[in-house]
Amino acid sequence: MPELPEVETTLQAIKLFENKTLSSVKINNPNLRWLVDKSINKKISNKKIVSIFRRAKYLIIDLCDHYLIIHLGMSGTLRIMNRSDNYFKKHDHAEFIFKNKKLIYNDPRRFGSIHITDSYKDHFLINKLGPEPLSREFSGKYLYSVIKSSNTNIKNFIMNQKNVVGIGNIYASEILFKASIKPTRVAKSISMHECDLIAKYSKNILKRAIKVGGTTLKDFFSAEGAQGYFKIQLNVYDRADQKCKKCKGVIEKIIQNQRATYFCDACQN
DNA sequence: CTGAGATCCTGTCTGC
DNA sequence: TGCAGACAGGATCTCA
Repeated sequence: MPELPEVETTLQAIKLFENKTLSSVKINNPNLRWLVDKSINKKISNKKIVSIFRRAKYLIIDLCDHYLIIHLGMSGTLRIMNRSDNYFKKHDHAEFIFKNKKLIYNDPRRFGSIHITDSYKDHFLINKLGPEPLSREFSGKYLYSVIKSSNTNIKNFIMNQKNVVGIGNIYASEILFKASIKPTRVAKSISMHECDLIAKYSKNILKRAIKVGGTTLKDFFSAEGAQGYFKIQLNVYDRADQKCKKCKGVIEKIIQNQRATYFCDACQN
């Protein structure tokens, strides 16, 4: 489901569990993308949460001597409930229970995962990730240095989490539209100036999306279930055959690496 | 090593 | 309305 802004929005909502003690963990269905460690409850129940943060699209919960890593996959959500609430939704696979509240992991497609580890930085999901798009490290200069040796198309390149994290299928199309770069271009043909544009608009678009509550998604809701979240204005994604907002062109939809790509053939070069 | 395609899974929407 | 088929926000894996 979520790209970086949606994960960031979820993070902000669940930060209220910082400095709280996790009473217990209940796994209703361990068959996620990876099997959930059977000893998870033993390892982290009655532990105090030191901090909660985000790396790429992963939420990381620091429990002092263990880290909980949560990925929402394509369809995962977290929601906060009162501990006494006893209604369930289909696909509520895990429950993190606190004194007064509980945090529920729901994921229909089960492409997400929950891991427990001693050292998150060494974890196989984390240790090969590229730079954060909103960090100083992610610049046109950095991009240009890694892009030169890549023969894949530029859209696939910026979605590859080894090159830069957090950019998913929606924002990849949006970023390339803003940068006026055709998504089918071979990565190594991208110029230094174009790398600057990609870096600039990645930051710009992701920041704006975070500001409005991080939702491009039809079924995305904040962990508090709060209303009033605005949809970010999409320029190309899901706008096939509609008018380009920049020029008089028409938005096209193509399939790249089995994913839908949207772009304007007239103003993206 | 790289890059392309298949794959995991359920829900929703479209067209016949 | 029923049902088959396409498609969906991710990312790993398998194979050439």
